[in-house]
Amino acid sequence: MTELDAYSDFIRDRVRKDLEEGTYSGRVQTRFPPEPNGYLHIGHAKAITVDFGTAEQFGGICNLRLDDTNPDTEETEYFTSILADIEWLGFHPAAVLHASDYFGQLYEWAVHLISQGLAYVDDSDTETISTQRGGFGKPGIDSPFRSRPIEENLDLFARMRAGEFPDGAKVLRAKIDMNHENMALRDPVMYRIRHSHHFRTGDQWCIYPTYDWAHGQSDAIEKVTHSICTLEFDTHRPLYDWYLSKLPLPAEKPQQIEFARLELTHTVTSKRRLAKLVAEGTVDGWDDPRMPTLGGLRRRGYPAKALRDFCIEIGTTRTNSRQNIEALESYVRRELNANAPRRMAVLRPLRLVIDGWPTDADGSPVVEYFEVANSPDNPESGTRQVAFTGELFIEAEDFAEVPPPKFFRLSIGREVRLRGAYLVTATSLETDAASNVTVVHASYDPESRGGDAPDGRKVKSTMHWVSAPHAIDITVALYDRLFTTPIPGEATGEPLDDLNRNSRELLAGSKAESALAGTAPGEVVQFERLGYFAADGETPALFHRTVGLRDEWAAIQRRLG
RNA sequence: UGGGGUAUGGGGUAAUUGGCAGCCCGCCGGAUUCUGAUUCCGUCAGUCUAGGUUCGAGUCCUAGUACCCCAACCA
Repeated sequence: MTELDAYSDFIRDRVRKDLEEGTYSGRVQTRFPPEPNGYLHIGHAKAITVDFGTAEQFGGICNLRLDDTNPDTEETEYFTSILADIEWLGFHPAAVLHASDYFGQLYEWAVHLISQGLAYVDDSDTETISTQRGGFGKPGIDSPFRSRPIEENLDLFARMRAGEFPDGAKVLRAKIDMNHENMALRDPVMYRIRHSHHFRTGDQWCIYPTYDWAHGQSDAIEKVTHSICTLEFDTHRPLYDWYLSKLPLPAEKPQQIEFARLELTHTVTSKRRLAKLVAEGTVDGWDDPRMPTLGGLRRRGYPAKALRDFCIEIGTTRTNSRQNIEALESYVRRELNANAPRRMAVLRPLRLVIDGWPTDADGSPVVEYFEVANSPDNPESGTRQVAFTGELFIEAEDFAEVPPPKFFRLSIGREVRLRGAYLVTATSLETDAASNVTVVHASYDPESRGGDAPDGRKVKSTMHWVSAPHAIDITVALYDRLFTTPIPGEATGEPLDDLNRNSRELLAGSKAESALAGTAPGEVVQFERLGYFAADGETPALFHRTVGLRDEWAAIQRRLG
């Protein structure tokens, strides 16, 4: 069990140090700052756990801040799902804030920088600016507009805001150093003109701040102490600090800390690729159980706690790495094993007839009811009644006409236990024209009622089963891993075609014990010997495989070759 | 090409700051088991390379090597 309180890493060490030195008067405040332009995925779960978890550990607060500085890509729909996903994960923002709420303050600060001679309006187009910026090891050159007088910059910037210029005609740039070895400091753009409708501010603005100009300032406005982000912003930190140092701000300034993002094997988190899967109809939507989105994982049956524990266990470092999906799955199994009730279901039914099964006075087969534990390891989970008769379904792969070595389950002449019911021995079989086994006949030991023989003899296998007359029909969606593809090298550059290859196998005609009819949508159950399955939100008759039992995955891997 | 960052078993991640290289996942073996699961026990296996300082180096010094990030009016 992972304990957040005891957990330590370089970020928490930093916070502890600040606390000891009184850097922020004992305050700890973080923020989770997604751009509302897509759905949250497994990678965000780590960022959320780090941001919220760090604040939580030190008694601080963490806000959700929507980084909505680009009106062209952002929508309300995304905002709603982001908040829902965070809360599902088990974290609760102290406040829900928006960078767009600070557009006014940001504008004033931009005017401040201009008046200090630290920012200027540039009429160059994107391409020119890019060219003039130079390259790695090659110095940039000053824009001809760099030396524009302060008064003119002030006037031009006001007119930019007033909407006098078309998109792209002008930008506001910070005046730093066109020869700086760090490209981020070669006069970065602060504002661009976009006559676009913003989902929150509407048409109030036609100039929008860039990430660099908005982020640190938003942190300062909110009094964030530790602004935790991913490694690719590392080279932006000097710029983050530069802006803060030039503004009239209190001494306690936020600090940016970077860590490595989460990468998983067998998993694609590229927004572009996931969007393509949705657009092409390869998956049913963003919350398709095959998707690595938080919505998809939730529907797939991944418990939020498993995700949290996993994110804590893998730690936060500055080392780029890729986690094995098995590690995540182990947390999912651990959580589900403790909480998911067990039921019997047969994925690929094979008829098992018990010869000599007694009949009632009216000639109909006797029906017996067995009391079966909902979760054998947890007595508090209670029991249920399961019907048993002489006509049953067993798993087709639990019978072998010619048992291979180490096959412990049913074959002719071998005795096995039907879980919770009787010991049975296969006696003969029926086949169709193609020699496929259609029915297995068996005898049973009436003395073994409940599953144990009075003489104490042991059987090597216990099998799950379903009473044929009592069975309910279910449809089961089997998945290989999130995206199981034997991806060569598992580089992030695997072709999209590989993702389309397998993913899901829909099994109609599966049979389940009647208790399964009461499974609530979203609930996860453990099918004996098969794995964990989540009832679908729309139809309780459909179950998605969450993860298989260990050996089941081995079988899948074998099947895939 | 310049700058920044990172290297610890098969995959991750710790190491009181110079003092027995620990933990998780996985693999393999064994015990228990009315799930070939779970649980329990055990095994295998590591400090990027080459030098140096030191009684002692994952940690300090020198020189290399590999990988990641940066030249959007994206974030």
